[in-house]
Amino acid sequence: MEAIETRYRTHTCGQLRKSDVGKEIKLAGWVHSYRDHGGLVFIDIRDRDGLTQLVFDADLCGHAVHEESRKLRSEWVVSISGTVTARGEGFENPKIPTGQVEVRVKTMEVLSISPTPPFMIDEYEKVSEERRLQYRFLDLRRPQMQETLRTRYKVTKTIRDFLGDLGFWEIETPFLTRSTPEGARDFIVPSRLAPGNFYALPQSPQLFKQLLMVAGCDKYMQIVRCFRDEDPRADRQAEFTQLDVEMSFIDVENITSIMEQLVAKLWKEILGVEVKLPLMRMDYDLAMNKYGCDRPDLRFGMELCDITELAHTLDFGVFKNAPMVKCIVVPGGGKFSRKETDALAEWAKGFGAKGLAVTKVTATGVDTGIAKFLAPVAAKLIEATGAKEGDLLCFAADSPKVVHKVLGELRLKMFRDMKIEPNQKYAFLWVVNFPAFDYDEEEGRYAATHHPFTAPNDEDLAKLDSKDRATVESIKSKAYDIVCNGSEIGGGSIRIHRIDTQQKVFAQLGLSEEQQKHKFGFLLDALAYGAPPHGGLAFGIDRLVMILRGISNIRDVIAFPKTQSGADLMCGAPNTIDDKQLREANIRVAMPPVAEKKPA
RNA sequence: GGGGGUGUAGCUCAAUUGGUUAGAGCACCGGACUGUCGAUCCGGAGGUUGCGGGUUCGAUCCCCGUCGCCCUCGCCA
Repeated sequence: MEAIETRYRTHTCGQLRKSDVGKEIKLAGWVHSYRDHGGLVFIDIRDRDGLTQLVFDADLCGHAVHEESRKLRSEWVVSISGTVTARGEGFENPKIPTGQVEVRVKTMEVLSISPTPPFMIDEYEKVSEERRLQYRFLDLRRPQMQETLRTRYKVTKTIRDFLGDLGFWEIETPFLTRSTPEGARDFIVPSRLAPGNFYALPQSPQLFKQLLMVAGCDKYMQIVRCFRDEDPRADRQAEFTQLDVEMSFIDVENITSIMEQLVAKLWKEILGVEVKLPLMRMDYDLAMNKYGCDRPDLRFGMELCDITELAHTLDFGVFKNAPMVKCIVVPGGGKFSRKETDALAEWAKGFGAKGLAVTKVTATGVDTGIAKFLAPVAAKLIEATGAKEGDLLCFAADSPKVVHKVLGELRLKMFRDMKIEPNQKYAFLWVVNFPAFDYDEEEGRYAATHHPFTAPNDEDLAKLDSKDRATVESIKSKAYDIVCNGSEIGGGSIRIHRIDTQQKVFAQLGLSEEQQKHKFGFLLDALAYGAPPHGGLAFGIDRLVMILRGISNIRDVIAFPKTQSGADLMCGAPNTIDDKQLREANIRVAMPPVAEKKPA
């Protein structure tokens, strides 16, 4: 970073090199550390660019400044003037880029003082996250956090440059918008001017970007905050940032091609890594069958093996009565103790399984666990799965949904627990041809797999009128997700641009004409007035930055994140508001009833 | 809403089966020191063991409740 010259500084604290020796300069920054040798005082001064060692010697700066330098403490803010000097031989510090020089101070101005900080701004010090979040303004001074903020800016800058060059316009869409009860829970905002009415914060600008296509904007992008009132997770936050993109007159291959070029550019610019294009396209059905998951991690094998037919030949109730039986081979899993495999079964129950059947592969067949039931097909089983001596076979027998969930999760757990060596650092792919509809057993109706505006595949359009469950569930859609290392980093679809198709999809979702008009009337109006074929996608910027920085916690890539209970520990949000504000918003608070205490 | 983990000095952690005055490193305060750079040396101060209750002669430790934080299931078109 080049400093912009001001009354406080001519250079930054990471800038000076041997070529600057002899210059009279000014630096400003925070006192990072001090080493007081009595007659000679060393101060490391820090700004976001780096560290520079200052030397206070009474012979050069006079007694007053020398005495003042001995009073400096951590995180005070100072501006100094002095001379850049080469460090003597053996006194260089190879750990920092400015380590070949130091600044012999002549004058100093203390700009701010600080109490002893609750933790040191130091890469060595481990601090609890609670404390970091409480003092986020100090935490963000730490080099790792500054590096993440810098990466995050580089990501958005690269995106804007890339898409801008291709003719995309960045267009803002409203935050105060209409609640659409589909999907996640909305954050709501009371309307003062319309008592009893509410805005909702957008879960994404989905409908607005489609309207922009109808409006003839052709190519739209926006880096935009989205809001979903659901429980946070390690990779989920109530407010998060998306790159939102939409284009007119395109089909699936056009948008995925442009977007994977963008991804390759990001990896090149930020990591210097070449991503080989085009990325693999994998059908949703294949992903589910082989990996039990619609965002497979392709950095390792351990694929799911379908043994339903083989299993049904056995006289083993658990297998015989299950609609689907699959297994995975855990390499080297034969060393697991009974206790460990029992623990795995217990863990599997957390995903809806009744348990987890296992057996160990030996030189002659299978042993332990459910080996005695498998005996008649042991040879065929080992051949089908490719298992070797010393491996562990894990079986799930249940509905396809449960089988895939359990084995998909088990696959990931074994990758982590067994520390399996990944076959590549970044495994990208597109997952395509998602089913259009998902039957919700509880609600007794279909839900859109992606969202209700996703275009069905051309060859499936005729099936939209069907009432036959198998037919409807066989409809595939022009939706696509981009996945990296098992994390969904983006997703989108070609949208429906014909009003008749949109109405048919709404009808399959169980929306009456009246409900359609009430909830999405403005979209149907827009589609009636000449909508171009269009489609787009959204990237999760937070998750992108997580992968690019190798960070596993979303809070570490957000400047001011919230805790798992939705609190901002620094500013104290959310908080109560006073009666006047409530009255103006026409809100009366009704606290939830207190749960009855259990008798002691 | 459910399951699991966790909370002790400013920070990170320890404390035997429930038993003396709850310790250590770093940070902090005072002093010494002209080549340190995670400085060193000498000395010092620092505790509502998250909070409330219970059992006990005695609780950081056991029990009940409660709060914060983390992971997770549900949820996240």
